[in-house]
Amino acid sequence: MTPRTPTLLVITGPTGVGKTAVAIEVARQIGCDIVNADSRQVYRDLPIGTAAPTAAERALVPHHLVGFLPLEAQYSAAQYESDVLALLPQLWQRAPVAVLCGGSMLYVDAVCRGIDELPTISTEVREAVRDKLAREGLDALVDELRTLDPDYCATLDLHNTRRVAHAVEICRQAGVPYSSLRTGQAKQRPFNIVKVGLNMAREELFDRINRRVDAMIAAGLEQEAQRVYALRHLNALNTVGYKELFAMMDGTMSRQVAIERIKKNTRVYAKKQLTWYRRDPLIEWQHPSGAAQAIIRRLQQVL
RNA sequence: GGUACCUUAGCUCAGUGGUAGAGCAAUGGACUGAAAAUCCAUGUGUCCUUAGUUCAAUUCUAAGAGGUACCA
Repeated sequence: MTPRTPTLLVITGPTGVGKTAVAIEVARQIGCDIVNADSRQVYRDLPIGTAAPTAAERALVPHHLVGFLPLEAQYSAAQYESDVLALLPQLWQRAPVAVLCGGSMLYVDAVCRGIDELPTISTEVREAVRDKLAREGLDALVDELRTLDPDYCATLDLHNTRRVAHAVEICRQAGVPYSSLRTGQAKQRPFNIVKVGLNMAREELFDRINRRVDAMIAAGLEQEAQRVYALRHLNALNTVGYKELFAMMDGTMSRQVAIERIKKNTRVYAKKQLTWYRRDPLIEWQHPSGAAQAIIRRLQQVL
């Protein structure tokens, strides 16, 4: 079964649904590798809280882009896109399929559709914008954006500080309106994409999430968080499972509440993922049980 | 069996003679270089049932049902 064009099998879905197990089963049967598509599993030192594939799992199937960055690293969806695109041709030399497994919606889209070319923001611009925000407040940034890019300003949620600041950064850096750099066009990829979403009844999913958090605590999540506590200001640690435990360590939240908050925030995250997926017509939905066989059959049509 | 208290949102409860709220849950949405991030929006529920008083009852009265505690 030599493919005419290589295939990227995307396995995605809400957190806790069981993507890793299905991906490993599929990859073993096909004899291919797995590329991580989880924005937090890229960092080392967070294996428990991010439910990263274990050493035993990684011994079964070669994994890529897992635990390869220090927590201090600056990383982005755009960097991820180029990392994956550089990696895939190597994987396709060994097998006609590569599996992309993970639930970070923007990361998956960056690989499947691409994201627009934008200038890299210099340290000076970034700090100048941050400084303006701190000194003059969000309204001042909104006013600036209204001047620099009224079109984008009209579509943006102006309460969203992060987006406003980012838009101003890009306008300043590029010297043109941000909206003029936004194409809204999906890039053509020289490979097939089969996108499978795993999902189950909401009640079943939430039950799995709750139990998985308990399992993480039992596996030593608190110790894992303790070890990186000094770095808690980093974006990589602005993450469900860590921020709540940091609050506990700061004494602003009880242990019991912290654990409940982790469960709740994980549930909220799963819901947010599902909202994103709902508008993606390419996703073929499967229940995790029996998904591996269904996916193999589906791949036969492409290969 | 007796006495007291309770019955209001999925849960725990507050409250009022002019048909109702909080906390915790829960739900919908946005999303293009921080995305497990960031941001927006959402509370109709036989106020246990029936009868009575009243212009008006979830609120007062009575009976019934269920629950909790104590006493037998």
